[in-house]
Amino acid sequence: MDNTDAKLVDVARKAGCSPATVSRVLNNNPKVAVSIREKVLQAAMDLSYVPNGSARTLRSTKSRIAGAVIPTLDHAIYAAMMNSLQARLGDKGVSLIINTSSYDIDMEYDQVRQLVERGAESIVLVGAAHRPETIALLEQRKIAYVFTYTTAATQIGAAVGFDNRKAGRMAARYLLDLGHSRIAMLGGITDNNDRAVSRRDGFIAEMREAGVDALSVIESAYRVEGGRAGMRQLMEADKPPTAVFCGSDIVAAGALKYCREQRLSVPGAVSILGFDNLEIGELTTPELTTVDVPAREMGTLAADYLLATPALRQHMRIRELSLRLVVRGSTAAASR
Amino acid sequence: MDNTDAKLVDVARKAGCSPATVSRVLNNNPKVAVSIREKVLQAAMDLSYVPNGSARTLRSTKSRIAGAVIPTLDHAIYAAMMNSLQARLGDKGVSLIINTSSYDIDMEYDQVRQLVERGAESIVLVGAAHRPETIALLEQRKIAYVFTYTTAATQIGAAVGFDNRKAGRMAARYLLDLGHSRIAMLGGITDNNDRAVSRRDGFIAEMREAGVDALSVIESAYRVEGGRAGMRQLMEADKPPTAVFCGSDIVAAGALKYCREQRLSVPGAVSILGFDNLEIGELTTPELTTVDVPAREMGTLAADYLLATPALRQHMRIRELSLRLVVRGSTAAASR
DNA sequence: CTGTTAGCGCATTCAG
DNA sequence: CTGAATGCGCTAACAG
Repeated sequence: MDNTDAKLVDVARKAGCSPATVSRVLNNNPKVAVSIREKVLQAAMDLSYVPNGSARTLRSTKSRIAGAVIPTLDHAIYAAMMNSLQARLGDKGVSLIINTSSYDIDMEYDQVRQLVERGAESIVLVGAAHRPETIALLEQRKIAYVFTYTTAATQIGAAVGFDNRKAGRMAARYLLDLGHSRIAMLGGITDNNDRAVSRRDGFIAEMREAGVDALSVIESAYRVEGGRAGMRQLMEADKPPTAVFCGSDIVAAGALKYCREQRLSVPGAVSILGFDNLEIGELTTPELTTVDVPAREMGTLAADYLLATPALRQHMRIRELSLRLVVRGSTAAASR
Repeated sequence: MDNTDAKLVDVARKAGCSPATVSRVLNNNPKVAVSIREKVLQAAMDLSYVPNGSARTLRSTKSRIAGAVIPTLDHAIYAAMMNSLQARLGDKGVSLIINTSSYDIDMEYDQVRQLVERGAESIVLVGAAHRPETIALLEQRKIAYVFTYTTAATQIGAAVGFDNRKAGRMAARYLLDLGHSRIAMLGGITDNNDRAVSRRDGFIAEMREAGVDALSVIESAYRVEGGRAGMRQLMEADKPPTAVFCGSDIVAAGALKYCREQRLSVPGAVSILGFDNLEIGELTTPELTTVDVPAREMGTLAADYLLATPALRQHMRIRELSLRLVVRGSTAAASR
């Protein structure tokens, strides 16, 4: 076997041409005679030649690497987005480096910095709340970036997502329209999570405008256990709610679990509204009414934005996706 | 602001020393005077210097990049593993490029090749069934690789996971011990999935040795809908099973859903055993009895293997993790 | 302990 | 259409 890995010069030697020509063939430069092109390809194959990406990047300043920093891969909503993002980028030969920040924007900064070191040409971030240093770094290096799960963007950045305030309002409106007036929210941790903050604020605003005060707003981690504990807290209060808006289907499932344990009828005694439209929403009893979040689509559209030419990107800066209420069995009209 | 990005020479100039010294400081070479070290660090900060990873890699042949090729990120079991893998690697300054292959080993080969181009120093793969070209490429380039979700490895490769045959046997044994004799399996697609094949084979072997024939083995995609459809097929047969082993909790949840719709009591009329121990197993009614798969741990251990020195790796080649049966409400003794 | 000298492997000028 | 020459930004020898 080859003792050492073949380099571009080796391919050139074997194909009987110059390195420059090999380079042209490898980069699909059309003005190379077909006969030579084939010889080169054959030689490359014979030598199991694999181009050196670092050398390419160093020379051409095009890395074909994109980066993403998300809170965690352990939540289906982010994993689904990464799945479609990667698929689309991969189709176009762009590799994706994924980093998780645990909802910590300082950590996010470090990760972005590392991505810049790696030569990432474009970066996907979640939400619109980031350290100024993060944005400054990206802008200074002229790296394209997109915020996802939000419609808020910087002057020159882009956003693909939905309006979280509207989402909160939509949830409140639906529950209000069902005739509920004792409504609580079991949201996600708002610390360093601007999406959760906006949803909560939108929710409260809609209620207030309707002349109803949110009974209480509790925060819990996006875990089943958090939803269960939060629901207990809510239902053990003096005046328990008749409807609860949960920040995630995971939390809603936990809330539902608490109700089942306590033999509290859902939606008879209390309506539960989820968020995300995860697959689990169809598995619970009753099935969850929820707000569908277009995670897959965000991944695909973020990829399209990053793959577009700078000129085209201008027209794709802010992409607001619509939210859809998925009505199933966990909500019902307030008994009067 | 700086019109162009600062390079190492610029830092050297500003700090009043040679590029080599700057390089030493940046690489934590201890034999640099503290006074100079500080000057360099200050200069780097002032210039917002970010090292060029490609140049570094090209020169040093150390990339600090690892790759992973998994079937999909859209299944919690793989996402969880990637989450812990990335976290551990990231702690050590290693970036992770994730690619998905949709259970297609030809696609997997292309992805691995791309990772090699990118300079990945080590690669995580799922299962033990790969194209010979894939393994040949890795071995020729002397890239460390680990198989996960399996204990089968190549001569020089490593494996972190569990024995899928044993897993299948464990499932069969449990159901057999409950007194069932009409047992079916609703497994995953075995095409290009050696783990699913082994689990099925282990399951069948255990049954056969007990003198019981598996009633039928149906394959379905790892989706709720697949489980539901498969369960229907099973239960509408002439002699429906009294116990079903599902290849994933997702599938089991779908099977459970079918039973609920048909008012088939679980585990009264039929016991359902899942696999993976996903969070959803605790949300269904009844909760799922399942086999716990140590996804997180596999990610962490795979990272530890890849981060270890070649010498240490020898001692970590095959790491078999134990499987644990999590008994909950979806299984019961056969009525006699 | 620090500076000087050479490339790493490739893509891109510029000539032919 | 093709070849020769020139660095991209950095680190590893080697001297001092």
